[in-house]
Amino acid sequence: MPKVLLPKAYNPKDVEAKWYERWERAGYFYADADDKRTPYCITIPPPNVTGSLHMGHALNHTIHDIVVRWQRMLGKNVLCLPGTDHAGIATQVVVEKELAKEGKTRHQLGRDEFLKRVWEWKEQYGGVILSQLRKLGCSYDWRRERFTMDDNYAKAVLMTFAQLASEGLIYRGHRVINWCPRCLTALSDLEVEHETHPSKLWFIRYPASDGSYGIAVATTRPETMLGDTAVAVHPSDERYKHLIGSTVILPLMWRPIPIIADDRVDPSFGTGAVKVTPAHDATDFEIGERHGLDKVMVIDEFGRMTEQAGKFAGMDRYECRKAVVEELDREGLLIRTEEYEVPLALCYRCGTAIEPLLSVQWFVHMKPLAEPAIEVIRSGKIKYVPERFARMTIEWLENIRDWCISRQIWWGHRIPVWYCRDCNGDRVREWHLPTGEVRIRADVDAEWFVAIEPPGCCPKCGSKNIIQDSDVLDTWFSSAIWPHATLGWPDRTRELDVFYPTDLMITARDILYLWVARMIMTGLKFANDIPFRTVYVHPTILTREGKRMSKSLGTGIDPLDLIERYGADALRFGLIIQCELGQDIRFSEERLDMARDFANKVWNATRFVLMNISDEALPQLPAMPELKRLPLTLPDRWILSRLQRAISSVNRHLEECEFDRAAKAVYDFVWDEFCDWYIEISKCAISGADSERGMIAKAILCKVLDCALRLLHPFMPFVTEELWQHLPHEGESIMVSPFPKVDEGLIDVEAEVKMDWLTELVSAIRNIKSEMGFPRTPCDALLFVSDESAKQLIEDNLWWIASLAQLKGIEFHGIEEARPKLAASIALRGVEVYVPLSGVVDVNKEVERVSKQLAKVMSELERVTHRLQNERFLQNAPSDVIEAERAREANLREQLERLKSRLDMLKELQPLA
RNA sequence: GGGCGGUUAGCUCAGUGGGAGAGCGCCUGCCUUACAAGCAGGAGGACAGAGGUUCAAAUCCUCUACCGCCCACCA
Repeated sequence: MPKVLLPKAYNPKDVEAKWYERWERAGYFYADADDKRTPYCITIPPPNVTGSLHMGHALNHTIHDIVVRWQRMLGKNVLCLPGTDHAGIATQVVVEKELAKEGKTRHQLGRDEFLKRVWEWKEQYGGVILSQLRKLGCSYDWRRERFTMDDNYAKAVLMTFAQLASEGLIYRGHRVINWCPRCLTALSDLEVEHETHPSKLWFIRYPASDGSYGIAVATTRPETMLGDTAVAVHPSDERYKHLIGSTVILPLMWRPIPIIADDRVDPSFGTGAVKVTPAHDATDFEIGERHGLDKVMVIDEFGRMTEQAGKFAGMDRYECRKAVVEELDREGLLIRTEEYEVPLALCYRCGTAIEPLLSVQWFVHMKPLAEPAIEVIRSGKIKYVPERFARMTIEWLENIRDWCISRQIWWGHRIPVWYCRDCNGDRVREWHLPTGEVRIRADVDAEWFVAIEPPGCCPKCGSKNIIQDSDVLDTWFSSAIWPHATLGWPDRTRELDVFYPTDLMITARDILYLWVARMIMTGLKFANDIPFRTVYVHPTILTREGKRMSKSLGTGIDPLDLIERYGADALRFGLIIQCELGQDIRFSEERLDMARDFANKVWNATRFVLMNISDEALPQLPAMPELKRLPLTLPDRWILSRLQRAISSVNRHLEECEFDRAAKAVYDFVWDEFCDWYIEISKCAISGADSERGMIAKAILCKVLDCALRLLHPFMPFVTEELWQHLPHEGESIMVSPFPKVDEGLIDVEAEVKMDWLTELVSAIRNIKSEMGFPRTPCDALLFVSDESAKQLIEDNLWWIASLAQLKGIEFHGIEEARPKLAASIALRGVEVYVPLSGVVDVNKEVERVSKQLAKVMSELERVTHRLQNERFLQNAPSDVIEAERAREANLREQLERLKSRLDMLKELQPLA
């Protein structure tokens, strides 16, 4: 092998782009539906086409790629299918802003022209995030990239709508929905965010029609009173019972409205009487339905007061609020105001206050879809990790409400519904907005028909005078079919046969209902099976202060910046090591330092190995299972055994989605065991006289490192590939090499126990030397051993112990022999070490050190003794625990005796010092 | 209002019935030919508070406080 000199420090920039390109070119990311190996499939949560990578994505896709690389190395036929979401409102807003720079509005362009612009924008700028995922190292099948507006996908969306409609699961409803006055569209309940906002509670008197006091109501939205059509009280409220059925006069509008009784009213809130505005409040709407009340719209789609608002017509809703309150005050009908925190509903896209508005919208009847979904979650057919999210989802599904799926925007899947104008007369009208936009307004009882391709005429009367609904579908309606639609549904494809149901859904918590639950419902309905077997809900990344990361608040961190500074491997590893099950992450950049240091550690461990094997012909390396037939030393047996433990631990944790633990297991093995001990010991073997021992050490260094790199590869793909390529290896890339499997035959408990004892011995000697201020040079030591086997073990391993503990000239003595006086000492189970003090070192210091140990041992002994004197402990504790306590007591007692006599001895010397 | 998390070393977090741990930071000594992004050694914690269960509690139960999240039609 040619001598290869790696640079002293790892530089991610030298390798990341290079390897990513080679992997992709080699086709390692691609899955083949005809591949006969066990399939493994994940469809990624499609990011918004307008999106760019944030920390949440970085974590989400680090997890994706770890799982995918791991599964691929396990020998499965792995498909990870990427793509983007057309993100209706978000994308439309982005393109409108672009237009605004040219001084244009989308209305000036018109619908078709605008949509052309959106597509142009998408082709040019969309999906930046996918290239950012490549920088992270994501090994996805880019040939299969999908977009929720692709032709095939769009067809699947419309088919879904058509089928639901044909089964009567889609209907048009006239009810109060969430309306965003800025986006000018309806929103579903899940697209609304709730906040509280300091405001007031206004108490208003509605005088009785007979001139008496009437009734007082409390409201947070006085402007809506203009549309009141009743006042409601609780039927059993004694205060108001006599008023039920009477009439009050609605102030400012001066029209009579009834006082009605309804259970919905909470007698303890405000005055116990509530004004009812059926057109502008969902609860009031229901009350109105029950009591046959008129629904008076006083606020329009723009948030302005309508003609129905009388003299307030044309005012903005907030302006009107002020005016109404002033007027009430002048009329003497404003009783008082209280400071009050009002719950506020906001548009999740633009933050504008939602206006509950009465309108005709499209809804999906959810109950029939939810029931099978509840069943598969409850039965465990779909598993949630952590499990508590299953309970939460079931609860949400059990209380599910119908889904408003129509949106009054342009960018999206246009609802495949047509109206015949001849059949409908003026039940179908054009609504001309001041912007110039024309929308179709069809009454709730208008006749409609579904047509996926533009129909030539009305199927009923044959008229060509037909018109398509102007609304588009909720973006989440199209993403709800993502797993099966991306695999080819509604066509019966090979992909669907092989890869559906998919294996894992890796997602953030905030789209559990918005997206995940809906995929389960549509998957069961249309693909006849669950969409995925397991839902893994990963943590949310918070700032160090525990606040949400947000671009607008300036608390976000750019993952690309972190890749630039630390490298992709370090970002991945630093994130994953913080990724505990069910526990949010307060992001700490120190973990990236840790990860970067680790990458460098692995780099240098490999440099060490390469330096030692490059200048000579290493004999043919035996395969891992054959290694144990060689004359192995104790450290050889130990590191092979510890490697098996690490392999087992990594695999087990990955299976359980305990990614942090899996990463930690590799980290600890590589750093604490392989580097800190085995490499150091191997130096002794290599430079020693025994050439066979050195040769075996080199072989083991190679084998163990190779395994460690493969174990680490899913976490740190780039650096492991680069290093693996420099080592002797089989195959063309580490990413298609087999993931390490445990070889039970290499687990060696005896070697582990012995090495534990010896490393403890070495550490104890180092402690003495460091604490006592010995020079770093090797010194003499006297070892008093309790038995022959202990002595033998130390002697057999002296070849490395001496070096690691910096000792020369070791004398063995029996445990009964006299100890030297002027020496520093330490006692372990079965051995006492004495390091003679030269004149330079301070005896007082040793007294101090021994006293400290003594104190520690004494307090511990006290606890143990106390426990062993406790009758009830002896009666109730399991015997192995008692046994262990007894052994511990004996050990501590022995140590105590030695430390005491040691201290006495030193104190005699003290005057000399 | 309902539900779910969390509170352990200066910081970020492991540890879920029997001897308090990691990384970073801090202190001491080392440029030991893999690595100063390193090596060796060390200091540092009444495990949020109160009660209970148990021979034994950071760990199980109850309550309280504080922080965070989700759901909900108290105007």
